[in-house]
Amino acid sequence: MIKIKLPLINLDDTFDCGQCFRWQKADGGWVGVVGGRVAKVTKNGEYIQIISNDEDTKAWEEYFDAERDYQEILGIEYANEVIEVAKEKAKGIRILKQPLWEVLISFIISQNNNIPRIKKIINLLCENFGDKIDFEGNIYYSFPTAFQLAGKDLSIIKAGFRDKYIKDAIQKFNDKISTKEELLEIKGIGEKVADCIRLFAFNDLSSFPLDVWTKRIVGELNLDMGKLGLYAGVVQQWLYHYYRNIKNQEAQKVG
DNA sequence: GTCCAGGGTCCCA
DNA sequence: TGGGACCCTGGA
Repeated sequence: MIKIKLPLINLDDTFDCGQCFRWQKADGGWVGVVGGRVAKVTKNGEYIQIISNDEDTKAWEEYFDAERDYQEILGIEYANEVIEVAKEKAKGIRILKQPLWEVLISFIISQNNNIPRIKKIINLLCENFGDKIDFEGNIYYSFPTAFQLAGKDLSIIKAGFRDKYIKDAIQKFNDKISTKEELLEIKGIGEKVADCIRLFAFNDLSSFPLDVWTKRIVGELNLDMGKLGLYAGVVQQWLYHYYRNIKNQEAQKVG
């Protein structure tokens, strides 16, 4: 078992804030697959505990961006009080550093789509083309590599018009892609998806993806995105989480 | 059953 | 620079 000291993390908020699609709540913790690594994660005091088929501590520390000082990020005060409220509600979120290929395909699939179906399509992708992994008596599937997907009939995953974008990504992908310009050369990757990839794979926390929700929020709050600074992407996650989960629930109670 | 919208992007005028 | 089309499905 691996232990990583992350006192401030909230696993529910981190895995369920829309940055990743392959984690599920199970027996008091979360189970998920990252690339080809399955893990069960629980929080115990100041530490998270990880049981995995790949007990490579460094790899998991990197995934959770363990070196990053969230105390410092949370200590920054923003002029806008709604940001401060959202921060208070969502302060347990950490931005994960996920495998590039996985984020790239997942967010191509996310376009003009809703989260339950995004998860369904990604599951079909993994079950049909990934490797079978037996972990603690259950079967999981790795996220298929570009090589595994090459030449395959993707209609089975029911991604609709996104098939052709995935195919273009399979052709153009290489591990060295590291800039937004390179990302934008792949069909199906526009501004928003590229910014998601910067935030969730390149770990560039200043990247501020503008999706439908965030556009609404930015408009409603009259936010100047340019002034959000080095951690604009974290602010974006707080706002997204706050509006989707908390404000929505409040609205439903009232209605 | 029907209808709208979904963590957008492409394409064309 | 703006608007329609796009696969499919969850939710009302």
